[in-house]
Amino acid sequence: MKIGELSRATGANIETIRYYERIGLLPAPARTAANYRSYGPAHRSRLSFVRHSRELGFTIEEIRSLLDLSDDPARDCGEADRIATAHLGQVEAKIAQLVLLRDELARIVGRCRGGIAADCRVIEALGDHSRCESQH
Amino acid sequence: MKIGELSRATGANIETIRYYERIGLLPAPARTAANYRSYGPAHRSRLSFVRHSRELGFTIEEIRSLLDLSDDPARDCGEADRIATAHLGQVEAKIAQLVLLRDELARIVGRCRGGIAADCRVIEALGDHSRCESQH
DNA sequence: CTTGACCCTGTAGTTGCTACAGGGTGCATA
DNA sequence: TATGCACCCTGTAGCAACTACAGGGTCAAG
Repeated sequence: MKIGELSRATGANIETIRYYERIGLLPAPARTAANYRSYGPAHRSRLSFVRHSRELGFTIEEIRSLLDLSDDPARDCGEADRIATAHLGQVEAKIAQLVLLRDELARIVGRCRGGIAADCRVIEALGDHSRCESQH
Repeated sequence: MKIGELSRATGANIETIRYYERIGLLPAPARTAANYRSYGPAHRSRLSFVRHSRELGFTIEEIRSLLDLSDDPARDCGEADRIATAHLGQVEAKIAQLVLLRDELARIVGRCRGGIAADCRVIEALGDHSRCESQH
């Protein structure tokens, strides 16, 4: 299949596919006589793996490690679990941070009663961190 | 005050302060005979405003608009409220997305029982989006 | 034989910084 | 007076993970 078909099949955009090849995340495929990239099912499933992992927020380097593992089926699964668990921890930390931030923002937004900027509680609050209830 | 003092006073790092000046977020300060930047209290509070807004996740462009508003105290406060409310909405959307993602990750991580990569549920789950319970 | 959809390479832009390299300044100490 | 050290300057390049061209080639249909 050509790159456009692979793109439609996986949801990854064409430039992204070429980018993944350039950084060595996807192997360079065979080429047709016209120098078009020609992909098989193995490319397709590898790319799906990459896109799905990216959607789950794994970094390219984490995905590289996960792919290394899946390329070598004899290796220990603990490493994959360790990467995923660490990532889960990061997502949880990010959520906790955003929740604090949301609460702070909600407090700030809730204070606006209209009027002119000179009296604006929003602008005032942004200039004065000491009024915040949490550290962000 | 010199740039190092401003940096200590606001928590912004020196390179960041110069960056804000370069992109026009902070006005260029006066210079000493030795060509050192020389800041006053107005710079300090403007920079605090910027840093605090960044910590709350506002983009540089949003901050630019907020600063424009606070530079012109006669203007309507509604604009500031609109920006902050929109941002709050984005933060809430991001939280919702991360919560889905966390749940999906937790499901994936919870399935690992050790063993070799060939049997790894983590790797298997990453390769197969159709097993996910949510769209991410 | 031309139109349009597709493909190629290579480079530059995005956001919000951060990190040099290579130089100048200012003050204290030997 | 020399010299060390902390600080400052400009300009450029790097980070993540793409995305967006520019400028060209290929191929099938009408």
